[in-house]
Amino acid sequence: MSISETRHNVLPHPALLRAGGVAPKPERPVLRLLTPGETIGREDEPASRLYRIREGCIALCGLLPDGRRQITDVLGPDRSFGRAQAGPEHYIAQAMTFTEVEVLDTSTAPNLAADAAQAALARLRHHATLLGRMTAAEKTANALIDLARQFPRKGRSAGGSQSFTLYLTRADLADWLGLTLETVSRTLNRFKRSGLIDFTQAEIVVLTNPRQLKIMAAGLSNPDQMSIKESQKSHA
Amino acid sequence: MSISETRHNVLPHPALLRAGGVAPKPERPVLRLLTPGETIGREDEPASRLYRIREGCIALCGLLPDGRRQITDVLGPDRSFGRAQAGPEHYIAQAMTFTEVEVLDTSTAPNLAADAAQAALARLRHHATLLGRMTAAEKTANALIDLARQFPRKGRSAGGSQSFTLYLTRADLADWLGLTLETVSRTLNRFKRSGLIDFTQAEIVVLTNPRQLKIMAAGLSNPDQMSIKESQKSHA
DNA sequence: CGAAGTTTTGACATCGTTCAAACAACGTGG
DNA sequence: CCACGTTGTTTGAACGATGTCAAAACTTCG
Repeated sequence: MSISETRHNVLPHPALLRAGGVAPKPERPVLRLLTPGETIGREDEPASRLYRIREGCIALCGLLPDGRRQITDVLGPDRSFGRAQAGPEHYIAQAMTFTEVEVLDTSTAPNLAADAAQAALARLRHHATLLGRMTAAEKTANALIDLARQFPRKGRSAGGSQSFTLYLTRADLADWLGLTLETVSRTLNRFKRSGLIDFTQAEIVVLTNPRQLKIMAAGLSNPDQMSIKESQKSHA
Repeated sequence: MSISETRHNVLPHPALLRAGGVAPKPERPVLRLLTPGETIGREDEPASRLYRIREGCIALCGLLPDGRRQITDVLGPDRSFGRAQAGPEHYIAQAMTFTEVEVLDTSTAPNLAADAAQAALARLRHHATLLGRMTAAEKTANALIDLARQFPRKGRSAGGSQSFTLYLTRADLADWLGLTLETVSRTLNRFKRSGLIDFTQAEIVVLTNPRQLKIMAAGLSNPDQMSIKESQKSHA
């Protein structure tokens, strides 16, 4: 439940892999490179500021005074976010891997700001429904589908299966889904045993049965096959 | 968990209490009167539409295909909301009592729309943290404080106590807080026994100790005094 | 009074948490 | 190359906060 550090066995920063370690500037957008765990968009920055992710992964976190953390959204490439106006909690945006963001301003991109706000609202509403009314399995299925769409790996979608890069640790997933990291681990392995997903390395997950996963994510699955308890078969 | 009807022992519509049952039109805003349970802002309305509550109470609800309901926000007078852009769920705005809303348009009130979106985002982020990371007691304390601020009753704030009109049923509160109606009832009565709140009629609640309630809402209380289990005193 | 809706309360079940330990992957320094 | 520390993951056992089921007590209204 407490603040977890980001994965340490990190990948090299993609931007550094480019020519000479210098990021290219196509037009002349203001860019900013974040290392895993680094935060951005704090209260001391201008309220009109807006960020767009070019590469990497950002989590928006709410922090309770006693250390409990709630990740309210996970953003991948092309998603935008603004400076959070403070509520009761402390809010931060944290990089989950080496991340490159474009720094914009509401005044220079008014439409983008409005669209970003609308999109954020729609996602947040869905996430609230997930947090308040879904089981661990349903939550996990939703997370997998969302992440697969945001962080797809090319060339790996044969036979209806998709694969994606998982930048989040089990603890991060737990803080996103309102679960504990143990429950996330158990649910994920349960899915694996059921043939819904597959993973060997920590960073790469394959959705082997996205169809069933989507049914589960929508809350349409048989509750029996979803509980955490290992199915101690009741022999009919 | 399923869709509940709104309270039936309803109050007379405030607007109808005014001269001759005709609502006055100070400037000439477009008004709309809603009866309890009535919905507004569905997908068939223009996306640019915006509503502002003048009197009453509106709940924004997300519905899962199997009937599970998540109320994502509860709005009182002066709060605004727009048409929800559809996500995976079905979204509706539902009146919790006789409610009067002002019908606006994004184009005629651009600032209001942006402000409403920002406010909605901030509240929703906080609510996500509540749903994902708070106990039943913490959730309930937050709800009471929020409702007391939005639906205050005049003349009743002696000795640091406030009172408010509760338009929501236990089932509504449960769907807002991600709990069951039984848990809400137990928690509320526990607060009552602890001297934190008081209520006799269903519609009127008094915060007799808002200070302690706020501490609890922030998650700073001793977990011991918060569990649902009736405190079967461990005699020191 | 009877009907309908709502709230309260009790007994019990269970999903998810908590606590604990082992395992795995990776980087570092000797 | 290997022991070791660190971080993350998996798994088991037991517990407990909350859910589920059921019934009684209220409240309001016709």
